[in-house]
Amino acid sequence: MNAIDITRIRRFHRTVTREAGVLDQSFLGRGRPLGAARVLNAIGRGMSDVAVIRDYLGLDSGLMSRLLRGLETEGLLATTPNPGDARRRIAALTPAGQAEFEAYEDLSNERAQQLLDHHPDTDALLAAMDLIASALGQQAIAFEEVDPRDPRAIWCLEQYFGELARRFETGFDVHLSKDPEAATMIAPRGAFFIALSDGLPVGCCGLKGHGHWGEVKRLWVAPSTRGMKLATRFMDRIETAACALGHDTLRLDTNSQLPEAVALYHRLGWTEIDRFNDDPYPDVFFEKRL
Amino acid sequence: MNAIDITRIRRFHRTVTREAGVLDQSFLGRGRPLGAARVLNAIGRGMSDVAVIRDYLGLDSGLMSRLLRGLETEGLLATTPNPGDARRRIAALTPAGQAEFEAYEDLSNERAQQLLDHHPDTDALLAAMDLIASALGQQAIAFEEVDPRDPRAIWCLEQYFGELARRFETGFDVHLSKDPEAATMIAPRGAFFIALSDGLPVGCCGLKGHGHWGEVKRLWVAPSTRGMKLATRFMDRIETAACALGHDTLRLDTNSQLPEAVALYHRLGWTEIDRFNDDPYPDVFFEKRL
DNA sequence: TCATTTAGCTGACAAAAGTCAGATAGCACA
DNA sequence: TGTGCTATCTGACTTTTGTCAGCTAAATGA
Repeated sequence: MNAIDITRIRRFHRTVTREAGVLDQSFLGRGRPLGAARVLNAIGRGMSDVAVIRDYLGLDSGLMSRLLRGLETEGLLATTPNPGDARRRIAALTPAGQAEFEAYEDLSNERAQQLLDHHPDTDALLAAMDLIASALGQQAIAFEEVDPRDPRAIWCLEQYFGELARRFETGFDVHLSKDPEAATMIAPRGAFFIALSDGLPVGCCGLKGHGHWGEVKRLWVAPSTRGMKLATRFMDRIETAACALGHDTLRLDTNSQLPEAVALYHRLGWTEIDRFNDDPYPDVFFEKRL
Repeated sequence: MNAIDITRIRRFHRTVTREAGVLDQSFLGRGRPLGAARVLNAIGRGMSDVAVIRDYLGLDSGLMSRLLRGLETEGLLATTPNPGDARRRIAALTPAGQAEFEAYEDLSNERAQQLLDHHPDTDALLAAMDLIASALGQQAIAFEEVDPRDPRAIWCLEQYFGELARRFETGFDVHLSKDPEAATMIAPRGAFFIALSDGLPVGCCGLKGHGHWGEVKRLWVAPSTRGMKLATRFMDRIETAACALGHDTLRLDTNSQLPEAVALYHRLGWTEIDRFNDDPYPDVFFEKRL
């Protein structure tokens, strides 16, 4: 046990706890106790089942009930029985509740923006936050099939291209590469997946159709989530999607300057094949029969 | 305002808030309300003036008084009037209080250790935490003159040598460099300073005496605190210390592979001079008359 | 069908946290 | 020396949070 490392974590913990306290204080400014504000926020963030909210916030069922009743008489939410199980209730925000929720959101966002504004190197700060949130949060990573023109998909692709530019000795220019039209990575010809950790995109992968075979494109995993076998899970998804689209073979190209990618494909049972396109960047080519 | 960057900060904030809540829960396990535990911890961590603690924890004076009284009847602390101003009181832990404080410390340390144990890349995690704590915490950085054999000084030096090894194309071996004996950086011949941010060492700088001139050695600033003019403040300290030791000139050596260091010395009014030692690593030499 | 379990609600408390108006004693400065 | 200010303490609150037993209505399963 390294004493200074423990000091470092403890210092981090203290500053961050203080920061959380400041935000709580600002929440209090809206004239509602913190408990009620938290329930409102949980619902606003998409939780609707009362039991789920209660569990998430760690509240006693009696207390929860009273908080809900309070917000209800404020006109901020309405509860209805769950159609599948009438003992359970689902809570939904009224328009007034939605407005109030957004006011809380604005407070949080403002605070976040302040942090960004006051830091000289926001990229490093954000990367550090991602790393810590991934390390601390044991939350499951969810996959979602999206249109590659979805803003979250575009953000992933920007990160991906930025990383290629940094890692390739010769740099990387998207336009010189055979940039697949976004449309080729949409059903029924292809597919595009992103991975979300608590709402934040942390990876992407595309599948482009070429008749009976499919091509894997744009596999990227955020630095903060590497080592969590996300790439493997993406490849599983892609194989499943390719089968569903009727492909019998998958191909992909990559570069020997990305040794972890090359190692991954070998590990997952891909075989190296000859060059199958004239894209200037790749120098290693793989194939896998499904 | 970048929506995804805000998402990243908010996600970080949520996970970290949950983490803080977990620790609070474990504090509750010692059968004392959180408020009292916080007061005990503040005193244990070195705060003694009641007003200072109250201000730090943001407590009402009445509430603070009652919490102190509670801990006093538990036999954990004793308060005495401040000798300089008898209206103020200072609180100090009794042996029982110290033991109880340490029990809380153990809980925190255990939690920190768990985090370290469960992460594949602890260096990156800790660096990220330092960065965030420095960005968030506006706390003043305190300087302390210490013996260079103090464990905190040694830790700084390890970081410093590690960084040189990474940055010098040829690597860096302390033993090949003219390693000043620690004893030459202690009064009355020299001095050694460290900078502390909330207890964590974030920089160091040494002064070695050579008769009428002094030599600046081992200036290092933690990556997490760069851009905060810490190096400039170190050099101020060193100049003051050198004057006090009766030196009329300061010299130092550095390397052109550390351009930010070279730029710093130019900016602070140093002049480049000829080589004044036969250390294999430096290739740039500076002098400043006091 | 009927006992059992489950989700949520209610009433009755209790503990914790926060607020506020004096009271007291010491300090500071004219 | 007196007046005003300060730090702390005390008593008398309120609000917020947490707990618990008992209730109802719905689901579950023999």
